[in-house]
Amino acid sequence: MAENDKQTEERIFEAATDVFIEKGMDGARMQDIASHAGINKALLHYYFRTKEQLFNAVFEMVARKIIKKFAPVFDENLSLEAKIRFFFKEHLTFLQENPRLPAFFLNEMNRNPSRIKKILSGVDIDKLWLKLYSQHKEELKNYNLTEETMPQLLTSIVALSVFPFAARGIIEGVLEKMGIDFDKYIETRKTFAAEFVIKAISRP
Amino acid sequence: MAENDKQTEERIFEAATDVFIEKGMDGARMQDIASHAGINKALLHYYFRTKEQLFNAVFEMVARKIIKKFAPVFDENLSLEAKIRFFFKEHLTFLQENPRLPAFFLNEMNRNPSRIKKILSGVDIDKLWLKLYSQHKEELKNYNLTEETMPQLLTSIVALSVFPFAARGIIEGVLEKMGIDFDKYIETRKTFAAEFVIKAISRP
DNA sequence: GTCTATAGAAGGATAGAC
DNA sequence: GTCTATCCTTCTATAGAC
Repeated sequence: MAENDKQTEERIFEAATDVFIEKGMDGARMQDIASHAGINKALLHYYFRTKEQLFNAVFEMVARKIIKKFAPVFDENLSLEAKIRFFFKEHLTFLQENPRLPAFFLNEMNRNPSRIKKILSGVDIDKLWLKLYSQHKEELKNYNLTEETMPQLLTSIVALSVFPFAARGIIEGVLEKMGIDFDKYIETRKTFAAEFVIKAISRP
Repeated sequence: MAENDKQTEERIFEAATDVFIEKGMDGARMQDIASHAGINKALLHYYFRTKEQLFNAVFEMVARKIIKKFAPVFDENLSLEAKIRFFFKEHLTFLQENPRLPAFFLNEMNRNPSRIKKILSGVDIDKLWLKLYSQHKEELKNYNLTEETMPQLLTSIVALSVFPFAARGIIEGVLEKMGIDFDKYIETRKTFAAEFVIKAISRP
C-alpha cells in the first residue's frame, strides 16, 4: 500500500505540474488536475489539503530544478570563456527540454514576490557571486570588466538564454513569418550567444 | 451625457488596465475592476458586455503601445551604432515608466498564442526587417553580421532590454541581496547594453 | 485509499427599477 | 446611465459510504 500511495501521490504531483505550468496558479482547475491524474477531485485534497499547498509543492520543485541548473557554472574548473560556452550549451539544452519553465516561473514569481525571499534564503547569492569573481579575478583583467559591471554581465547572459523561451509566443510567431524554425533558431543560439558575449567583453 | 459617457467608459478602461496588468486575465476580478473605477459590476457589463471583451480591449491597447515603441528604430536616420544606443535609451526609459508591461504582455501572449496572428497581421514584419537590413546593408559589411544572424541579433537586443523587467521579481531580489538598487541598475543598463551589443558585433 | 455526493462560496452575467 | 438584487454556473473543499 505504501507503494501504491507513492504511485498515486506521484501521479497527482506530475499531473499538477503539467497543469500548473500550462495554465498558471489562477488558470488551473483542480478538476483538470484530477482528470490528468486519472482520479477524482476528493483525492487531491486527501493528499494535498488545498490547491495552494499543491501549487507550492510544484513551484518549489520547479524552483529547485531551475536553480540547480545554474550551480555547475560555479563549480566547473574552466576558463571564463569556456564557462560561457558551457553555460549556453547546457542551459539552452535544458530549456529545450523544459520550454515552458521560464514563462511559468517568471510569471508566478512576479505575481507573488514574497516567494523570492524564501527561494533566495536557501541560496547564498553573495557567496556564489564572490566565488565566481575570485575564480576569475586574474582573468578579468584581460577583459573589459570590473566588479561593478558583473551584475550587468550576468543578467545579460541569463537574458540571452532565457528570453527566447519566456517570449516564445511572440518570437516563434515572428520567426515563422520569416520562414525560420524555432528549434533551429535555438540550436544556432547555443553558439551565437556564447560568441556574442565573449566578443562583447573582450578588449579590442 | 456623451461627455459623461466617455468619462465613465474611460474610467472603467483605465481601472481594467490596472487590474488586468496587475493580476492577469485569470486572476482579475470584475468586482475588483468595478471598485477601482468607483462604480458597480453591472456597469462594466453595460459598457463592455463580457470580461473577455473588456480584456481584449485592454490587451490590444497594450499591444499597440508596445509595438509603437519599436517603430522609431526603423525610421530614424541614424547609423547602426547610433540606432542601437538610441534604442536602449528610449526603450529602457519606456519600460521604466511601464515596468509591468513586459510580464503582462509576454504572459498573456504565451497563454493564448492565437493572439499573435492578429497582432502581427497588422505589422508587416518581413518588410520592416528588409527595410532595416537594406538601410544598413553597406554598414553591415564592417561588422560581424550576415543576413542569417539578424534574427539572433535582434532578439538579443530585445532580450537585453526587456528581460530585466520580465524577470523583475527575481532580479530585484538578487540585486537587493547585494545592495544594488534596481532603478540604478536600469539606469546603468541604458549605456551598458548598447556598448555591449556594439562590441559584440564589431570586427576585432 | 478511493469514490460519490454535496456543501458553501465566489464570480460572471442579467433583470428591472429609477 | 447607473444602481440593487439576484440568477446561474463554476470551483474549492468536505462529509461520509465503501
